Amino acid sequence: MKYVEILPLVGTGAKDQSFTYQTTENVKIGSLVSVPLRNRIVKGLIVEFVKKPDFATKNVKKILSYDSVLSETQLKLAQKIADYYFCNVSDVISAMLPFDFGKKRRTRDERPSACRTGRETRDQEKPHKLTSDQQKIFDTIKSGKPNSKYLLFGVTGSGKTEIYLQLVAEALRKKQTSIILVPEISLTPQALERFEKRFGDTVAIWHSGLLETEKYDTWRKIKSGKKKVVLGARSAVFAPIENLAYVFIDEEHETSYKQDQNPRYETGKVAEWLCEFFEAKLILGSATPKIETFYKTRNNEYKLLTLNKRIVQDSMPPVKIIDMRDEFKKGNRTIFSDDLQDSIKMALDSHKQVMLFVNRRGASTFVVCRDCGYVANCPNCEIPLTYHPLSPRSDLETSLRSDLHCHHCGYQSQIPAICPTCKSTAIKYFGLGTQRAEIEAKKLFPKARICRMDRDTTKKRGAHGEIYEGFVKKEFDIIIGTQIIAKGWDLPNVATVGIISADMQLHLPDFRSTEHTFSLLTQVAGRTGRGYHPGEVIIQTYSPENYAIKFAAKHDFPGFYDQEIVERKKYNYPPFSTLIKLTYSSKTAEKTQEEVGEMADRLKNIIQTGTRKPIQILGPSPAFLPKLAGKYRWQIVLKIKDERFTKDVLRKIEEYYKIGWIVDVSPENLL
DNA sequence: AGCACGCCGACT
DNA sequence: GTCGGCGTGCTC
Repeated sequence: MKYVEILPLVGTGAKDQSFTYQTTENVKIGSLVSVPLRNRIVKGLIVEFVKKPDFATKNVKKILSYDSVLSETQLKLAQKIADYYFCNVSDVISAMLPFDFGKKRRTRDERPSACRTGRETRDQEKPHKLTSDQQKIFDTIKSGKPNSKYLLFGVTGSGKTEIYLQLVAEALRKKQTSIILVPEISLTPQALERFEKRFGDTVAIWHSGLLETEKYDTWRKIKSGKKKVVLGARSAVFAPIENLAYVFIDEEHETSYKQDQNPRYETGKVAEWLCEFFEAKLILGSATPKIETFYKTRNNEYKLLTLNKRIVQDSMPPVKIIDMRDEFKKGNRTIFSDDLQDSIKMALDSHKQVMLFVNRRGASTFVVCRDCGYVANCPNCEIPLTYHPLSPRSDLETSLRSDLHCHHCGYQSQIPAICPTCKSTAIKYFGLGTQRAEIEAKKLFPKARICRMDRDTTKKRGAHGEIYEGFVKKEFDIIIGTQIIAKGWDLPNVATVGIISADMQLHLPDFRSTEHTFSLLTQVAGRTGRGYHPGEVIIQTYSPENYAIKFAAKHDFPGFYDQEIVERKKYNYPPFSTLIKLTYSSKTAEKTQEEVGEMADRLKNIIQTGTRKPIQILGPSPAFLPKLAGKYRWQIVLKIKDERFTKDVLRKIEEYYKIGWIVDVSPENLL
């Protein structure tokens, strides 16, 4: 009889607690088993052999894998992530094994419909000739020291992907592997196609949207070495890969690289660790890098490689900033400024296309009673409900079948015909969303064929691609959408890009809101001028003097960085500190306030013993959404100026931790 | 985390 | 008298 420590791959309340079981089977460390735990059967990983304990042990129920399901590197990585991001090792391991191991299943090859796309048997594409700029960068990276890190700084369309492709090819010649991370695989069908065309069936596609069977199948092929190139979303950083040469993180500034559930990891940080284990090279690519990333190039932690010319056309599109206060003074009450209307007309007349960007779905952002000021709020989240007309053609002010939605918890209700507090009928809609923009655009341009793209129109599997294909095939003249349209596409026929309101992102109470405004505007602006004719970009705003907007209009990232880094330094935000966001939620306001108060007091006690106060405590304060899905939320933010203290602080937090707390190390935002 | 056990209010 | 509310505590 052998005695083994088993880490259950489910939450057990106590952090990383393992349990002792007995077995006669020939298992090893890393074997996956199922075991009885209290009154249920759970999956668990064998982490240690131990001598017979002095309490009764239960038998391992079933061996799901005799071989280790994780490489040594993966185990080390899991431990490192759990330590740094304050989560259970089992959370990380579950992220590395995102399928049900116990289930009997036929692999893809055994199924009759195995050859879904036929891509396994297709043509291969030849590498393009590199420009001298691309060649220089390729040579620098290729001949760089092991474990070097690079920021490939270049505008959309400057040829970053071709460099990735040729480095991957170079790795393959040496029988080495590569991981290419993209923000969201469904948004980058073109990149996907290029990699498959170039490398055929050695490419594995990896993202959370795959069917379980596909995940399992892909995982096995990567593990066995059949697939040597992994292209995927953030979780692809957990692929069971060996012999790694490169990790590429494309559009590295994208917020989706931070996971907002346990494990709350930053893909870039995990990729750095992964590259250290393998002595591989890390290449981040972006036209609008994160402030922290660019800071690292100034620090020489990352090497800066700049591609500053577009392949097809080496000038960026002209950008006009429209002050919407002037439009209001002129008496223009529509959401389209005169300049934007003219530009759209011109584009339509010359059979070009138009892209209109609105950073919120729905028709209006709140519904208010003009007599008493009542606002229709979500009863669970206490934030205004968004108005979504059920039929896109219904008139905004008179629709009776209208519907109110909560964008946070999904609550829905009918719109009140009379005000529930004062019985007035003067119900008015304020604010702006994609649906409202669509209705207004139809009024102004009745002949134009208009499509809308946001979460509401792309819910169905494949709907995203359909709208996109339709627009590329010129079945539509105008596309109106949220940030979903800002990314990745090559749309050479777009002559006008209009940003209906640049301000929405800007005024969020978060230290990254300026950075996000800058990159969003730059990305949207980059959607035009990608063919042989220059496009035009029109930014409408009530804050034309804001530096994010000014530098975005000039396509000037370094200029923006120089100003933003001063702000970060002044207020001790990253990269000058490490942040920890502690959020507590419970069903009553009293309990929540009591608990956060207690946590803050305890943390203040330990922190004030230090003389130079390298740690700052902000709060406790109500969260940006003080009530979400029926729970009251308060938060505490810690600013740790010296990274070496982070571990000590986390140890303290662990002492006081109880259920209901969310600990987020290096949060994406402070909202 | 789940899930059972256990001790107090509104129902047949 | 019992069904069920969710506080407390345990899992090899």
